[in-house]
Amino acid sequence: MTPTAGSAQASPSQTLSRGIRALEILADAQHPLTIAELADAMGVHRSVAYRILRTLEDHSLLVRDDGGRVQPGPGLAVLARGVSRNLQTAALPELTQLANTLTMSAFVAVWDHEECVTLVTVDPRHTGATVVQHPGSRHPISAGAPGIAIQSAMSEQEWTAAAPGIPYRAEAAEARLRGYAASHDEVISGVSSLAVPIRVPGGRPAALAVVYIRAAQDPREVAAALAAAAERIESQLG
Amino acid sequence: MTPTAGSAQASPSQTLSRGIRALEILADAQHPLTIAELADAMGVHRSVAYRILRTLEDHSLLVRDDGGRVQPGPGLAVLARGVSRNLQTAALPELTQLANTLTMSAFVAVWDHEECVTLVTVDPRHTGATVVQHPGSRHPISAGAPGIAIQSAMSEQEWTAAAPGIPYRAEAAEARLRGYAASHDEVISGVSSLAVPIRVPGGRPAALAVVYIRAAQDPREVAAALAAAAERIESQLG
DNA sequence: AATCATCTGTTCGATTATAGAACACATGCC
DNA sequence: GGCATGTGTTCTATAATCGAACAGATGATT
Repeated sequence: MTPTAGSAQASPSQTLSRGIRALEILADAQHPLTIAELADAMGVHRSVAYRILRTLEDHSLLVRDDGGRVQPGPGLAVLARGVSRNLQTAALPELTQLANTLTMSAFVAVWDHEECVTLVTVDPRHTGATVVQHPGSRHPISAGAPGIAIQSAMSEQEWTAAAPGIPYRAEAAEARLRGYAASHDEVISGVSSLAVPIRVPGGRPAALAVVYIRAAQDPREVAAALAAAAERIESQLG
Repeated sequence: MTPTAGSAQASPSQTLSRGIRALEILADAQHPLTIAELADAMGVHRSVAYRILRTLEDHSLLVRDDGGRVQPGPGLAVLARGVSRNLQTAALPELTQLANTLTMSAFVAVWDHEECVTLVTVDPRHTGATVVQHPGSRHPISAGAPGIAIQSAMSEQEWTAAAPGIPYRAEAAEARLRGYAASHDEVISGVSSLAVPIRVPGGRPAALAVVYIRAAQDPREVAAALAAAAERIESQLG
């Protein structure tokens, strides 16, 4: 019997892994699920899902609506607050400064397996129809300027050693020489992005980036502002 | 401390409960922890903590820095994104409107056991020294206008039935008649708050609130704006 | 109105995942 | 060199977990 179908990684702790999968399924679901639906999505017996569910409910990681359906709970917000709390305090002022002076949405995203996870975001003040990138949103590491910037912090050898199976983008070498990465229409159609690598607590490669519809400034100037902000954030993080 | 100490609720699933406790400890810790420290805080053997830790690491719920120390990971941000994603889209515009017209920080907080958990926040545009209330932050349900507003949505009987052991504040009855709750210096010294009850997805009682240092407007006008915004948010949520 | 269908919640014995000790290895300090 | 600290691995008895079977609740169907 295969504990986890699909990816062949056997987690050391089965029960815990199942509980986390339940949370992942709930987070991906756009609407509350019945216990039976959740159990089916997890591929386990209903009673197993039920016991796991109760435990998660005890910790407020999920809540149940009137119909008994299940959805993510406020405890997750509490746990997520611990993610780079230092980063928030250090990066928020700089992100606000960037967003307002450039009139672009600014954010920090970190590398996570095959994806890029946004952690902190700031939208510009005069928010007409600006691009919003909420914390917790993801996109493939292979797409977009942040991913290229993260790759550009390593050589091709380091990358293939750290991320076997994920191809090293040619733009990364270019970005390394130039100092910043750029992308157009990669993650969201019609949206462009500029990014520079940044080191954040935890040691995971990350990127500081802005997104925009139409560029009003010279990309080199924008990149210079990004690089300066990244340096200030890093120095404040120690 | 043993899991059964303090609150006498034995979680149905031990391993999962321990894993969550590990995350809670990490979220509360202000700095990365060694595995030994984490095991000590959890009250379990190091090898147990190690196995749990590895599983959490597989799901990116925690990451380890160069020294092997442990801290919350980006996966938590991904999971937390699922918490009231609908609420975000419905409430953010209204919160922004409130924050900018009133020049106060606006937020939505939900009732969770003995606490009030902030989920969505918006700071006013002209952010001089405004009060920031980040998502995921908590305060006791017994303190502050949001807690009073949540209590004011129920009668005293309903409250004592739903929250045995937590006293029903006299201000709640008053707030119920008046339509809004107010507090001064309760959660943060020097900070006042106004709040109205609001119903959010998941069925948990919640509050829509603003915080401020000095009031420039009549509290009744502010409360009216809050009530109108709450109604619009609720109607958009369906 | 009665029946059926669907889902939640509980109980219990067999099984198996887990607990925790003991050990091997790496690193920094005296 | 030796000691201290901490990480990572292996192994077996134990106890937590699995999953079936059952009971109760709720709502749809004929």
